[in-house]
Amino acid sequence: MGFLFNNAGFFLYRHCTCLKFCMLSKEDIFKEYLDSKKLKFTVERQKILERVFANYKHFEADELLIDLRQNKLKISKATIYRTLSLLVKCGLLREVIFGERHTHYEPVFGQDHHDHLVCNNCGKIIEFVNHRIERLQDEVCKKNDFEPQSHRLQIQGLCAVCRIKEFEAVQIKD
Amino acid sequence: MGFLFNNAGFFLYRHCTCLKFCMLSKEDIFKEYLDSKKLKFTVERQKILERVFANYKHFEADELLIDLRQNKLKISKATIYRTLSLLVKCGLLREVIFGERHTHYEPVFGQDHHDHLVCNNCGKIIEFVNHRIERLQDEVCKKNDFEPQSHRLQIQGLCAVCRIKEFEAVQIKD
DNA sequence: ATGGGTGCAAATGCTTTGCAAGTAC
DNA sequence: GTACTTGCAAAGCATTTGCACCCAT
Repeated sequence: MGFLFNNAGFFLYRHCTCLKFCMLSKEDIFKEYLDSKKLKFTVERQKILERVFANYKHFEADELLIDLRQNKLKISKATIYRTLSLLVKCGLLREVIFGERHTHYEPVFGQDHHDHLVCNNCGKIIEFVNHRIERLQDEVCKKNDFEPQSHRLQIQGLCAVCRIKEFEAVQIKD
Repeated sequence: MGFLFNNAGFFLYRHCTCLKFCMLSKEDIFKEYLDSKKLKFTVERQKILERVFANYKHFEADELLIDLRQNKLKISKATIYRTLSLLVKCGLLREVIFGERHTHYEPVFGQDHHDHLVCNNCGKIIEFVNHRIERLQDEVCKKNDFEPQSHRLQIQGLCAVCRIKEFEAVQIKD
């Protein structure tokens, strides 16, 4: 199991992200990463990992804190931030920014790389997957001699419900 | 000139962003917007607009402050933030987030909607335009009954120079 | 034993806000 | 004249950090 983060496995890891997701559990991936950096797999780190993947959805640091409290786990904010940063570094979490000033995270489940439609009015988030966009992105990278590591695509606008609401509001005004 | 931000022009404005860029100067667009909100076109707002469009590139609030100082304009940070927010609202500026905790802005020149490659190592930013990606985005929006207003696409990774550097570093290690 | 981990509280750094005085229309 | 604006300083807020004590290996 030691191949993922040692020198020999470096490029393998970097260029074939899905490999580790097929072969190892989240916990193993995290342990592997910690090992490679001579860091320890503590109870706090384990519990945070567990809660992060217990819910299949976006969250922010504060929400994770509340979730931990509700599960009777007392972990300080500092540790939460420190651990989230590690989980991002080892690829188990992705940072997503929805326009607010605090960071949102989403668990990475390996296969489905998706992007987001964010409603400017009600805040609803619609996820979508589009492989053709991803392919075009790779093309752009090649053209610019750039090695992609991650990306964010986020389209802001109005969802169906809010568009109708706004349309009605304008009609009444007129 | 009053048609852009009054009720009747609302949809026109919303659905045909480039129209105003073809017909009006930046200052007119800004004045128009301020008028529509019963806000005033002050010297501070005028000067900030001027400096923002004097340089064709990304900047952050602090850099604008320095630029203003260098041009012997003494405008407080509070006013800068307040004005930047107005410029974003009326579509003359776009917020771009490059992964740091502070907001970056870029002036909008109407025609060329571009996206960014951001080097994780040296921070270099490469702009690119890809109409096929944009078209696919519109498709996604239609499929999800979503009305797009703006979007951000940002690919993070390693630029050519840094990729070579990192490759060499690994070779030496081995 | 020891190098890393944790919680706490204080620090940071960008951004926002309350307020009194000033200014555009 | 009356809102709206500005600058200043203080407040906010998410995140980071210093430090003393703790714990896994």
